[in-house]
Formats: sequence, structure tokens, C-alpha cells
Amino acid sequence: MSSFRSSDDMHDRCVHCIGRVDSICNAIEDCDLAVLASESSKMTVSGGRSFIDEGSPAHDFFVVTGGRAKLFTLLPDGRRQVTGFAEGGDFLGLAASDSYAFSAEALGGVSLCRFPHASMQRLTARFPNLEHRLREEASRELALMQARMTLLGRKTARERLATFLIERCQGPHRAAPVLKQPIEIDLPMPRTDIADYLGLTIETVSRTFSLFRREKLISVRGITHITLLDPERISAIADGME
Amino acid sequence: MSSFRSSDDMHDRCVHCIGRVDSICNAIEDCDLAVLASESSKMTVSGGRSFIDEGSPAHDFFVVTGGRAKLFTLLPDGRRQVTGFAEGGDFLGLAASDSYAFSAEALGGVSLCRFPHASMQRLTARFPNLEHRLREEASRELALMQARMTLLGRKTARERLATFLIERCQGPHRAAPVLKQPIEIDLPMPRTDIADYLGLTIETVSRTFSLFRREKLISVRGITHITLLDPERISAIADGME
DNA sequence: CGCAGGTTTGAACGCAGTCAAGGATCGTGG
DNA sequence: CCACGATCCTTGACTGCGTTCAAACCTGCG
Repeated sequence: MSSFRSSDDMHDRCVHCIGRVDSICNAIEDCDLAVLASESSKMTVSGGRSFIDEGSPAHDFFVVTGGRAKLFTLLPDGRRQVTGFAEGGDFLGLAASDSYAFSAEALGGVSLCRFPHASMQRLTARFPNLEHRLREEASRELALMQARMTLLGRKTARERLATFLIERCQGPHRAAPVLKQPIEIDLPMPRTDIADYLGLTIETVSRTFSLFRREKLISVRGITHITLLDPERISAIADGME
Repeated sequence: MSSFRSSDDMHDRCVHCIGRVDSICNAIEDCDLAVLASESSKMTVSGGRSFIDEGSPAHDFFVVTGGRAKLFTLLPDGRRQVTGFAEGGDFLGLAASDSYAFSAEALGGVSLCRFPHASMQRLTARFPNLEHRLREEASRELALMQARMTLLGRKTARERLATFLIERCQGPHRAAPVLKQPIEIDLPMPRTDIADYLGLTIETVSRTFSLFRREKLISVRGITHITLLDPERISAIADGME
């Protein structure tokens, strides 16, 4: 009786999860969710704590089920490059061979679903479609990185911040943003992280925000709440069209 | 009779290919090479010609079987970011969803093996291990890109060029370079491409080469032939250790 | 020999970085 | 409730690295 109950719990854990909707877990049928649940485990990480360390042996994959995390790499002298922000539905751990190629740190509390590599191996053996789904996810990530390399290598500070703002607009399920009307967004990460993401300094980020404000491209309420007043022009700036 | 002969030819085409050794084709058993050959086709592209266009529908994957190619993205005003150089054994086309996220152009003659997506789908259906191999390849690429983002976002011109030189040292099969003694390398790409790869201008690249020469870190014979006189120090510079 | 393309070098500029001070916001404790 | 300090953000003045603009220099080839 109790084992039934537990099995139901496990099933429920996955069936209501955001990963079920738009992460790799959607490669698995409803009837097999108990298997999925039995091969994974929930965990939470509090703000500022890191749960992946660059260079350490890669034992696990993660699905972000709530909250946000930043991914980054470090140079020996402390220079930091934030390589991405992860939120609900994102899949982490693909960028690794034996050891992780990046570190990950919670941005104010994040909940995760952990898949040990051995578990993932059992899952892909049983559900061949999952392996395909993982490749798809990797391809999507690779395409994003192409764009990010162009940003870091070739765009001006103005263009970088504009790109960042437009990126933050896409709704759930990574839908393309509608640019015709003002859009409100939240920036849950501190300026330092934005700077390290864009390959700039905190001062340049701050100055560029102020510039955009003076040009009536954005308006700022508090530090995290921003309204894009003219998303179309911001998008044009992001693409280097002015 | 002739069909047998043709089948043998196809088998031979794959069995002697470099892709057989260190590209995705090593996921397939010797006895199945004829299938592999029947799902792919050889092609060559002459120098300066492009064979993948950013934004165009992604129909094919490619294995580079000889020569070299550069991969890049463009901004509307012509600014270019070279995102990588491909050579024998490299697999192209993963960084795509519906359309390619980058362009590819031959660097002085390249030979390719083309796999239409439909063919690849048939192959992965028949050889499940291949799908895993593709993911592996994507993961490797993702890890490389993490490092390249750190280069573009955070490293100085000196550090970038040093990193580039060390990258060019790794032998076949992507072996880690031995840094104890001088290493000779070839740079088959023009300075423009190096600059666009490192997010610099051609002048800065040239100046930095001259600097390294004056510091006796490298010696230059002709334009393409370079000897790293002190690979260990160059490696240290690459990692931001001085 | 002379031209063309790519490369190197030089001089001046400008964007983003550095250094430094001043504000805003928030939590804490009196 | 306000004073205080901590933390993060903004603004200002100046510097410097890499860019820009321009000229000279190779090297291969007709």
C-alpha cells in the first residue's frame, strides 16, 4: 500500500513539473513518468550557493524546475565570464566531457532535478527518443552560443545591452517577443552578472542603462524592473542596425 | 556484377576516410559501412566558396574529410565573427534548429561528406549508438565554446593570440600538446580570419605577432609557418597567468 | 618589371576600462 | 521610527588598449 502511494507521489512529482512541458522530460510518455522520477531526485540550492564547479568531474545533469541560476567560467586571476542564465525548464550539464566546462550558482534560490549520468544512461537505453531530445537541446544551445560569440567578439556596449534586453523579453516556451508595444521585464540578477555576461564592466552597463533612459528607450522602476518603451528600436540597435 | 563493384567502392570510400577514425562515423561497425556510404555523398568545395549559409534551411550535416573551412556569422553591416575552423574529422551542422546558425566557407579547397537530415535520421534509427555519438560531439563543441566565450569576453589581445597559437598545436585526434620543446605550426588562414576569430582587428593581430617575435616567444618563416619557441610561456599567457 | 593582395608599421583617436566619490536601497539595532 | 552600516548602483574624471586611418612593405605572378 505504502509503496503504491510512494509510486504515485513519484509520478506526481514529474507530471506537474515544468520540465515536463518544455525540457527534455517531454521525450517521455505519461505512463513512464514513474521511471523518470525514480532515476532523478529533487534538490534546492539557496542563493549564492554553487552546485556545479568548473573542472570537477561531471557526474550529473540538471533540470531547473524553479528559480534561476547563473553559469560562468573563471580565469585564474578572477576575471569572470557569465556564459548564460538558466531558468525553469533549462537543461544543464551538456557542456562537459569528463569534467564540467562551467560553474553554476543559484541566483536567489533555485530548485533542481538531478539526473546522475548512470541514470541518464539507463533512461536513454529505455527511451531512445530521449537521446534525440538531448541532442536537440545541445543543438539549440550551440545555436545560441554562435550568437553570443558574435555579441562578445563584435558588438559595441550599446548593442550588447540592447541584445540582452531583447533576450529577456521572450516569454515562456521561448516564444519570440512581440515588439510593437512596450514590454515589462525583470532583471533578477545584479549588474555585476549582467556585466560579466556581456563582457563589459559594471560601470559601462550602468552608464548604458542611463543612456537608454535618457533616450527614452527604457524606463526603470527600482533596480530590477524595466520597461522597454520602444522595443523595435532596441531590437534594431541589438542587431547593429543603428 | 557492377552493383557489387559499386557496393565495394562505397564500402572502401568510408573505410579509408578520416571520419572513420575520429568523427561520428566511428559509431558504426565495419560491416555496416556500406549503409553509411549509401546514405552520404562526397563533395568538394574550392577555396573561398561557401557551402553553408547562415539562416538558410538546414538540410544537411557534413563531415570534413580533407582541407579546412572557416565557420562564421555576420552582422548586417558586415562585421564578422569567425566562430571556428574545421578540419579533417570535424562534424558540421549541429548548431542549427530549422536553419543554420552560421555560415561555412572553404579555406583553400575542402572535401566533405554530406549527410542529408533524412539520411541521418535513417542512420540513427538503425544504429542507436550514432545518436549518442552526435550528442557527444555536440557536448564537446559546447565545452569548447565556453572557453571561447571567456576568450572573447574577458581576455586581452595578447592572451587571445597566445590561446590561438596553443590551440593550433594540438595534433591529430585532438591530443593535448606537449609544451616542453619548440613546436612548429601552420596557419593556413589569412590574418583577417584570425582577427575575426579572436574578436580583434587585423592590425592588432599583426602587432601582437610582432610583439611575440620581439620577445622571442615565436619565430616566423613566411606568413603561415610559425615556431613557438617557448610554448610553456605562451600557454601561461593564454591562461592569463602573466 | 610592375601590379595586386595581403601584411606590417606608424600616428592619432575613441570606446570602454579604471579609479574614485557620491547615491540609493535595505536590513538591523537602538 | 530613525540612525547606521552594508551593499549595490550611478556618476564623474582620467587613462589606456585596441581601433581607425594611412602609408610603406613584402611576395607571388603575369
